[in-house]
Amino acid sequence: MTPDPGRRIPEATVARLPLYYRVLLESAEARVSTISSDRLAEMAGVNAAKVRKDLSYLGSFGTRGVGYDVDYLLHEIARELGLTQDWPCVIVGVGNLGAALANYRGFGARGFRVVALVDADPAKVGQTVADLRVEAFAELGTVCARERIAIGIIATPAGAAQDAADGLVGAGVRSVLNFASGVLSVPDDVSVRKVDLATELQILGFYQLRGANTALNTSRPA
Amino acid sequence: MTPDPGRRIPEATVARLPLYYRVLLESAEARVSTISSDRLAEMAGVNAAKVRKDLSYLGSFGTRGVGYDVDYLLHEIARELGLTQDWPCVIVGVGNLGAALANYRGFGARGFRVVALVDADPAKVGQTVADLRVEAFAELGTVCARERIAIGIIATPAGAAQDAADGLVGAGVRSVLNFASGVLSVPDDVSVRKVDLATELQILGFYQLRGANTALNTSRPA
DNA sequence: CTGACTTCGAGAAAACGATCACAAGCTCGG
DNA sequence: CCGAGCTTGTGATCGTTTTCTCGAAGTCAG
Repeated sequence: MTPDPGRRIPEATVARLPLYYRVLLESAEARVSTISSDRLAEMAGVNAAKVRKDLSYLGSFGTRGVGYDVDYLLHEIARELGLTQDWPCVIVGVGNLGAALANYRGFGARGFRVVALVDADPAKVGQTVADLRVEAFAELGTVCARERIAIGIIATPAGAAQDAADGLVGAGVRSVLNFASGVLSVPDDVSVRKVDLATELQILGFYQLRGANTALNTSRPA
Repeated sequence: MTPDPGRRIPEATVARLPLYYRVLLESAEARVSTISSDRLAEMAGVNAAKVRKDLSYLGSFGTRGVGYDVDYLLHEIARELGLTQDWPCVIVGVGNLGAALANYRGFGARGFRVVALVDADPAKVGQTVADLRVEAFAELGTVCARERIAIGIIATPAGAAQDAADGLVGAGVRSVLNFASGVLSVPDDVSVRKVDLATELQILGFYQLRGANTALNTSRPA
């Protein structure tokens, strides 16, 4: 047992931390200073025991008989998720989706800022989208180094996604968010998360055929 | 319609079916007529035992010593996911994201067609986006009935998401794909899947802080 | 037809995650 | 200071998912 230093947090818990964070933000804005696991669970749409178990992986932040201090908990979760830091992002592929992502407000909400755009289409290079100049895909390495890119966002057509991923990995990027369909192959030390519209719709299709219901959560581990 | 008698398919498996479907489509296009669980697993980025277990929930479609017939398997998965049917979708909220989704090709890939757009902003109503006329949010009920909407896609700001959901549910829609952040509350018989950029980035942030890696899959049950 | 080889299907075990249940620890009124 | 009333933190339990393993069932060369 490694109680403190090697504190391993289960994937399922990590996937829920952003949810708790959002709920706590709402509470903080409503001038709530203390919140119970019960209330937090209700607002997050999960079960209270799960909330307590999840938070206990971060440490013992609650006060028995009282609940959790909202501000303190916010701070702790933010620290755990790295929201206290700045993560410069690059979007690869400035089509419909890429442009929409670049313009998306509340995106850079906490620490995540889109600082560069890259596209393989020479016609797009030089254009300005969301106050950023689109640069050539060939410059990806240079751009990543210059901007100290931490996260690459792939918004290319499916066919170009692997090239995009290879470029990012080659440029030293170790976290990738992939909006293109299809599977990316990357080295073991690179994290990839996939967001796929078609997949989600197909899952809905399955449950629509049956009578059942799905959970409210899409933040699944893998 | 009776989906099938006792066969219950685990959520985790359902979430992977779209992945297998895509991989099989690629194989079919490459004129591959038969595929082993090993090869399929490699292409999908999962483990072979998992592939076999998953497919076994659908039935015994493989041939020992040979593998699976690509076309047959495609057909069976398509049937299970309801891809053989037509699912008319409405997008609620035609901002940056909503418009990008409406224009997204390969979206309506198999059976999922965006047939209506709705927005609460009077200035947007009447505009044409992706060959569709934007209609008033107040007309949502009428629109859903007229177009026999099966799936509602919420692309509104966070503050309007619950209203959008209520409107959809009130109009009889039982499957919702939510791009807005925050938790939706809906009746038990309604399926909701959430796609949240901020959540995904925050999860990447967590693993970036540590040295670890995440799985390639984002299609998590709940 | 036979034997070597391949691959599926499924039972069993292991890992993981969700939930239960309750002792421990806190606050507050009197 | 004490006892009643909350709420956390966590060991125990249960269900789900993943992985392991191997017999069964097929192909194919000769």
